[in-house]
Amino acid sequence: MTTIRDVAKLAGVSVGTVSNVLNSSSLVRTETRERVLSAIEALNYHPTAAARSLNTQLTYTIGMVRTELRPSTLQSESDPFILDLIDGVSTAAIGTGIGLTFWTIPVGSQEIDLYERLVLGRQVDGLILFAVRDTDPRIEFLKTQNFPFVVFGRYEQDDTTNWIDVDGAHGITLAVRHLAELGHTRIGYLSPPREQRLAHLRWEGFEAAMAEVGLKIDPALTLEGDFTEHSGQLGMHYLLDYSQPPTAIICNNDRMAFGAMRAAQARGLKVGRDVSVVGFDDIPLARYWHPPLTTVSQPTREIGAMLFGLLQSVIAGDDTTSETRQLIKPELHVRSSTGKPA
Amino acid sequence: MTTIRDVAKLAGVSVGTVSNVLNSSSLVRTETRERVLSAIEALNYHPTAAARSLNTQLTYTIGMVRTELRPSTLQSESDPFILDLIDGVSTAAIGTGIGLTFWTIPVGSQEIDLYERLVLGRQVDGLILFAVRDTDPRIEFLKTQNFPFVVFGRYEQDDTTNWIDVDGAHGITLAVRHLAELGHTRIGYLSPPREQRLAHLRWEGFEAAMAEVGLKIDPALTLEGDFTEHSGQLGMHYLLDYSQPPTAIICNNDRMAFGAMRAAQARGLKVGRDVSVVGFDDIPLARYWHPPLTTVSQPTREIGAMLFGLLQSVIAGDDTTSETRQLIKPELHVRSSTGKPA
DNA sequence: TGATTTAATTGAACCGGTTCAAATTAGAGG
DNA sequence: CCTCTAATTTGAACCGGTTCAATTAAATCA
Repeated sequence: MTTIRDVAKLAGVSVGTVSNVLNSSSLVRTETRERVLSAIEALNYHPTAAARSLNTQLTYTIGMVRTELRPSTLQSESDPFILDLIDGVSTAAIGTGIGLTFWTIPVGSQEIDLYERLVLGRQVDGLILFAVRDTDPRIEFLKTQNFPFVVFGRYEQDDTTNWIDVDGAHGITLAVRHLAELGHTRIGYLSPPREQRLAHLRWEGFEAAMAEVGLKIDPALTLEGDFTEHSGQLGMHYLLDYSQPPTAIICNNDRMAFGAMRAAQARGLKVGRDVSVVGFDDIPLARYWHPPLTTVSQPTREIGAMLFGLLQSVIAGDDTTSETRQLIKPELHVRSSTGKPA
Repeated sequence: MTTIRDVAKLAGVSVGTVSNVLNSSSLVRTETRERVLSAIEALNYHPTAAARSLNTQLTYTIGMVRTELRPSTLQSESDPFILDLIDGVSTAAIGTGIGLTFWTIPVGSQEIDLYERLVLGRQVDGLILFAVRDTDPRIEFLKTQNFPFVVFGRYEQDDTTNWIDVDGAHGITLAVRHLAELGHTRIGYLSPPREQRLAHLRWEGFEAAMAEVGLKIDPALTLEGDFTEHSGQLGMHYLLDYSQPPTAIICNNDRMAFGAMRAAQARGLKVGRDVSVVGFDDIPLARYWHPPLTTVSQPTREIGAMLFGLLQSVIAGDDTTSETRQLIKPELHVRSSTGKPA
């Protein structure tokens, strides 16, 4: 194990000078710097992260924690949405040398323990949160600690939180308008799990949009899903069993939309003709689906990149200057899973 | 910032004793331990990771690095396969307190730099590698450093590397047999990118299987893909343009199979009747595809979990006792994208 | 050339834990 | 009650960097 003192000895300088070279301080003479650099090169020296971290208080690592709302097994499917987010963050971090550390934790008491360990134990420089709950204990905790973090999803309990969100209400409005224009009057709605904040925001959008286009909401056509294909499938069967089934259904993510389409197809219905389906997210496979899915498009990977950038500025402490909140307007990508009612 | 000395003072003991309590050493009297624990509780003390790491040499973090073979933009799609792997590792790590740190790096000189920083700078306790190349500089480096790592994919340059792999040759064999039994004689083959080790292994499986079922390989029906939908689509068009097109095609991952199916469908062909398509991976969406994809199933998330477990034992140093190499037999999941030739 | 200012360099102290030889205390035995 | 051994506890040294006041070297000026 080569240390900074080995380098200092070889270069014939003090450790302080080596440290200055490492941190590209300007107060080292060029000639000296070069001598040190070649010593570093010769020994293939790399500073120990922990030692550096101990007094700079920086880890060059940011964290994300996925909370498993429902205990899952390895059998269950992962959500491409979250993974895309990770991917976006990680891609944005290329070249910065910053790593993204990821934990999965069951919901419950262990959750806040983990956050305490990360924050108080200085394991990461900042955190990216997602899947915000109504009053989110994680956010409350991070605020009391004054720890750098950003959130994917609005948090309006206060106005000190930095977040980026997609305007879900607007997205749902686009979907409703589209279906109404096609002539649909009986529109089903498969909502996100209620514990998530966005469920309420999107519901408000749904209510407002339905009123705007002059349609009444039939409570029998609205139900709650949990973002899995399975729940989309069940939801669709449930709605189609109803005496007055909907001619179109809005699913709050693409996975549920896929499940819903599968259910319709299993009953011999042609999606886009006999029944229309709209999704939300526009995950990569949506456009390859059969038929291609009409869906509200949110640029997940770009959002990951934005979150990374925002967190960087929060960590650097210049989050007052830049845009600290952003509401992204999603777009509706019309494909062939929607059409005029039969 | 509360330190171990604050705790010691409050509990009226020395720092050494507090440290012993933290590491649940047996040589602390029960009564003392309790006094310390309540002091810890009272101060909500959490040891600083860096300080601990500095002399234990442990970070409680493992790493994965994705190398971008081709510079991609945020537009490009992420591979659900890799993300599933991450997901499997992360899920296996639940409750261990171990975090998974993820970096994305362009291929090239920066790559080995990053590995040096991680290893020599003691940023992680171990690494999980994937997408092995024929003579892999990363593996060679890690071996010279004697650093704990495990590999998804065989590495046979030596016999000191711990790996878990799927028997790709066997998987391809299953696919060939299946198609031959259905009566196909002209079988197309869309291979993985040649820089990856598994491309060769699977090709050997293809050759052997074709010989076994008594079919000749037509070089015009074999081409190289790059694992994207796009390359599957192009590949299929290319093969169908041939004067004697294949009646079935084996794609080396599901994404390429999806692209291939799309191309066939765009030409008005019915997949499973006019042309058969087989995939590889069995990503979650394969069975929801239209038509559902016949594919070689590899349990990606379980493999992630196994890799995590194996790495744990390598780090602990007891990798000599347990099974350090595993070749997983994949299964063929027959769905409706394959059928008798027209 | 000598005095003064400015640029470079030094190295001890510190970051917050763990370790372990040495000191202290408790318990057992006579 | 005293001695001896085992069980606890102590605290200074150490892990490998960074920091910064103090020192030394170089540059500038009269």
